[in-house]
This record gives sequence, structure tokens and C-alpha cells, in this order.
Amino acid sequence: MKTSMEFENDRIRIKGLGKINLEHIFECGQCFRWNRTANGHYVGVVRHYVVEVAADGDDLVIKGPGMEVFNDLLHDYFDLDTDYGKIREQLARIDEPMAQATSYGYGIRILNQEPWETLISFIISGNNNIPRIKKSIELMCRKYGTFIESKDGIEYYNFPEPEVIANLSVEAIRELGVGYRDKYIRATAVAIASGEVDLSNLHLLSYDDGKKELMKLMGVGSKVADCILLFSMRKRNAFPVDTWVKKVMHHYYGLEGQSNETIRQYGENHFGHLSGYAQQYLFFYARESKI
DNA sequence: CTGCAGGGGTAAA
DNA sequence: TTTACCCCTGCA
Repeated sequence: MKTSMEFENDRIRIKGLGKINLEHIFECGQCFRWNRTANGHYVGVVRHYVVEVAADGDDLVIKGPGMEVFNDLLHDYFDLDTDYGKIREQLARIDEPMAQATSYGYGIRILNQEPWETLISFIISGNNNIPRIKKSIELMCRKYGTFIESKDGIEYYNFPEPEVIANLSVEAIRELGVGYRDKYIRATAVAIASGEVDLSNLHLLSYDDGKKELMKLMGVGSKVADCILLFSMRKRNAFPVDTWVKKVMHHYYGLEGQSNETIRQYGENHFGHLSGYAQQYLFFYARESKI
């Protein structure tokens, strides 16, 4: 993979990434703060910056806070050093279902998101649906985050700091529409704000140790921990088993009636260090092939 | 229109 | 291993 970049004022154009599909990137359940605009672009908040993304043919065009922030933050956020074409080829060689899956989910990329935001977002995601998850997170940012800017009549806020959420009452958190997850969110925020669990060094641990640490947090089970490890800690061997992936693994890999944990272990062994990518393709395969 | 299952799971029994 | 859980949506 040979990529090149062109800087033009507040836009950065990246060439040579291979196929890009913004819908696959932003609507595969890995992130909740990106929204499609009328012209097919996506606007989202990354830490303290409002970022707009467009696909122009096979070019990725990022319109945002300039070159410095791109180099320090967005380059990593969009995982631009990873060769997804190569990963698809490697995965497609593993077996026939995966060969099919990689063709369904073309143009996908795994984003490298901020750990604290990812943690809370996926606690909210459990036994929940995407519109409601997005609504709760948006409300949380609006009420308790810091105002960034107004753009096209929309006000943008960053994701609130752990200390802010830790100081809210359970009732105040309940008003965000998170239901019974209110107490999970509060307990987890307290654990993070107090330093009981240190998110900043978690990515240095192994997958197993990181997962153990995350599962100490209220509201974080195996699936949520895997999502946090995959989407914010670069643990690409994580294999989160949600209902969609479960369906595929039942149907195509002969794992009917197996527990989520068994399926997770099978995935991790079968796809190895590419498990996380495999999971993303399987997710699309399940949803779009309607099995 | 009302009723009810089910949703990208987890904690607790 | 099984069950309740908040609440919104889709569908019978």
C-alpha cells in the first residue's frame, strides 16, 4: 500500500488507501457520534474537534482542524497506516465464508477511538439499539460536555470528562435515557475518576490482562470489554460476539448452540491477529446477506 | 389501537 | 445456566 497526502487549506486528501465506504466505516456499530449529512459526508466529534469526512472516488477527504491535528490525532484515528486491502486478501484465503464476508464489507476501517468515551458508549450499548444509544450519548455530551463550536446550525460538544460524570447523581444519569445502565455508568465513572482503573496505560497490557482489568468495571462484561479493546486499544485479536456475529458463526461455522464464549475462542483461534477485522466483515455479512 | 417481543449484554441469583 | 432489567421500536 502506497498512500500519499495532499494538504489544501483545511482539507487533507489521502490517496491510495484502496476502497473507501463511509457507510461501512461509520454505521457498523463501532462508533456512535458520526452522522451522515445531506451530501453523503459524515460529521463527527473526535476529542475536542469537529471533523467532516467525504469519500471522493477512492480518496478519503478529511475536512477539519488542520494539518497539525491531522498528524497528531486523525491519522491514527482513521487507522491510515493499516493496509485493509492486504487484510482482506489474507482473510479471504482462510475459508469460503470469510471470502464472502470480505466482499460484503469492503471499504471498512476500524477507528482508533478515545478509551473513556468508548468505555461509556459500549456500556450504554448493551441490550440496546443504535438510535437510542446515539441519543443517550448525544444528550450526555450536550448536557455535560464542553461546547466546541457551532457549524451549519448544529452545536457540537465534546465527550464529558470522567470527573464530571462521576459527580452526577444516578437520577441525573437516568435522565439521559440509559435506563438501568445508570448505575453502571456512575460506578464506572467513579472507578476511572478515582484512578482505581487507569485507562491511559491499558493499551500497554496484553489482551488478556487488559480484558481482566476492564471487566472489573460495573457494566463491562466480555462483549463490551472486547469492543473497548478492539476499538480503542488496538487489540485486533479481540473478537466481540454480538447477536449478528453469533448468527454467522452458527450458520457458516457449525457452531449451533455454542455459548458466546466458545464462539469467541473459536474466532480468536481461527482468525488470529486478524480476528477484530474478521469480526467487522462478518458483522456486515450477517446483516446484508440476511441469514 | 393495544399488546408484546426483541434489541450489537450484564449482574445477580 | 437462567432471568430481570429501562425503554424504544416494529409488527401482529
